[in-house]
Amino acid sequence: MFQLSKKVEYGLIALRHIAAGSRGQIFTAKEIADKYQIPFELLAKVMQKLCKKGFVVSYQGVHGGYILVRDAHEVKVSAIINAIEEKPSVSIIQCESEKPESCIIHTTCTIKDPLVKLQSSINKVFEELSIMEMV
Amino acid sequence: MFQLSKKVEYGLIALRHIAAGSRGQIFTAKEIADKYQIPFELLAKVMQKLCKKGFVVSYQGVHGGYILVRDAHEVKVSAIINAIEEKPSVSIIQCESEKPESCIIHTTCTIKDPLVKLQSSINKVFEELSIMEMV
DNA sequence: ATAAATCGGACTGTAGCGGTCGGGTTTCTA
DNA sequence: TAGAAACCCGACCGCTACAGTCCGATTTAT
Ligand code: SF4
Ligand code: SF4
Repeated sequence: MFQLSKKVEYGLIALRHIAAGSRGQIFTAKEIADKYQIPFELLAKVMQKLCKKGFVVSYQGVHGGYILVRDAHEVKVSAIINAIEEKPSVSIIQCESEKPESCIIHTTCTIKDPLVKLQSSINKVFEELSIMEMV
Repeated sequence: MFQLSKKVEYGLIALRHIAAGSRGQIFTAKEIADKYQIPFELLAKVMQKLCKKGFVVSYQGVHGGYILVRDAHEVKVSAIINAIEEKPSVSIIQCESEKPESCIIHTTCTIKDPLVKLQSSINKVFEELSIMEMV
């Protein structure tokens, strides 16, 4: 529990790699997968999602690949996580990430309030780290 | 991902409940389970673990139950989590919570160092909240 | 025409988690 | 002394989420 999913880690690695290149440089999923020994198919999926969420732009065809869209300084880890996992996944408690009623004891729960505060502290941590600070 | 396990939540609720009572007061797993609509069997397991880890003392027999051992101010959420989940589970990355080799790409990983720093920030958050602050 | 790349859905195997069950031990009390 | 009430402990089960794979389609440079 509490571990980043592999998808997220692969996404971070890939974005960091792209951010480390020269501005506007294009990278293919294959070369990144090879370099870091990441399963190619899986990384491809992640890149597609990052593309749909607007972190990278994709080019199809022979010399296709991905380039970074935004300034790497502005790309925060929290945004990447939430892009790859669909639900607001940096959430410590399910009554926040899903509907409150999803937890059978949400009416009698006494720990929700303190945990929500704790949550916001954690959010800050993830929002402070940008992809650029990882190169 | 990132969600506290139910066991941990139930443990927190139970400890908070005990801490809210008068000093040295004894509580049974059953009454706590009833009060918060927690599955009894599961809570029992959690309490047993908290007992073995020295957070509470158990008394068997008809009027048995659990009482708090330490001063509630000193019982931190991080300690509770690590007691209930055996592995150091407040860990964002598996190469820290388990052996480094457990991650197939640990030799080529470029995000480990920044994530470790992020990790220590998160640890602080969990170490700052004590059970007493939740009553 | 071919090859190299993205796209996208379907599929699978596994491990972890939430929850349950059954049987045991201890201790109070009627 | 019997029974009830509590803790103790291991085994078990069903489900879901996750990691990873596969296949086929589309785009585009050469
Ligand atoms: S137990 Fe409390 S905090 Fe956890 S999900 Fe349910 S309501 Fe939210
Ligand atoms: S990907 Fe990197 S950070 Fe994540 S577990 Fe493997 S080595 Fe650690």
